[in-house]
Amino acid sequence: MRVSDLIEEFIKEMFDENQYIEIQRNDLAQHFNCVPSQINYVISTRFKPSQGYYVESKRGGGGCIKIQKINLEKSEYLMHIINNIQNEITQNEVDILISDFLSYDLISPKEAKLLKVATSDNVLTLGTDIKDRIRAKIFKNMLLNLT
Amino acid sequence: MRVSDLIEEFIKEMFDENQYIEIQRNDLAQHFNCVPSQINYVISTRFKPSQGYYVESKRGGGGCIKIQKINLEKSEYLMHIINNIQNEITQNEVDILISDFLSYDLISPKEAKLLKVATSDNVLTLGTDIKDRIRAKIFKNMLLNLT
DNA sequence: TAGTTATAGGTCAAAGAAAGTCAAAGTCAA
DNA sequence: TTGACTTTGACTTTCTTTGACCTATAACTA
Repeated sequence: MRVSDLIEEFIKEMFDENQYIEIQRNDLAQHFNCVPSQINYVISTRFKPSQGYYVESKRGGGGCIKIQKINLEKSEYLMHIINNIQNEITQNEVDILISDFLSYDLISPKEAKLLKVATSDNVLTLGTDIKDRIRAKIFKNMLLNLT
Repeated sequence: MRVSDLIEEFIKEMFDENQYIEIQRNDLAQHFNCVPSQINYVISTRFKPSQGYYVESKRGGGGCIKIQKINLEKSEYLMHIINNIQNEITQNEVDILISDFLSYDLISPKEAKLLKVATSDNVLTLGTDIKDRIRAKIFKNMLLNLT
């Protein structure tokens, strides 16, 4: 399994109950035996606003990274996500969103499956730019029908 | 015996009990002493949706190919439809099929909605030929995941 | 208080690790 | 001997990991 996935999982488990968490980049990197910048990579690919997270950080002594989970009612949450999806989205981003929805119980496993299939790279055999654009449209429209 | 057949057999044996399996293309290729792309060949010729399989993959470090076997006995009728959909299908044809499914109670209203949205002309803003091709792929794969 | 130093975190591009594509070449049965 | 199916490999794309260098801020010192 990828280190990035482990870090993602670790961070998500930290939220347990709390609405926000604070981490120290260097400590976390050491914990996973990776370079500090990998933490940035994980945050920038898995904790984006379009994924329902808000991140801020502070440098210098005692600095830290604060990750906040946007907490809204179910339908508000979905609307928030829909509104934050740009005109293009990759399969990876969609996958992360879908598993988030599932873990928050916003959608059923079957709905997750349908969302995933309809937006997967294997099915959307188009040039990259067009693919990501069409994917965004399909995804947004399907989500709209789940609210 | 052809190498492709051996690979096919090998993969199918891996399913033993499990509903899906994950393979690493390079490992498997090495195991059979063939070029990696032969794995793709086997997958694309023997593990198609019309054969009851759903495939997804991820590139990059730690990447893998996931093959899922769909439960066939569930609905012969749906499977029959899937097998009979050509490479292209229009929105109108899809709509007719969907309302048939609904009236035969093969799918729920919510599923019908999702199917419809994901395959609608409004969402698939592409040239006609491509549109109908992509629609067919999306539709088949979604149906496959409803069985 | 101003200036310096140590202590965080941030950025970006290169290297690495998979998987995907496509077309040419090979095989084999009808 | 032709056409369908297989095999091969060069090239592409995607995602992850790594590291060198940059910036901000707290803490300390003169």
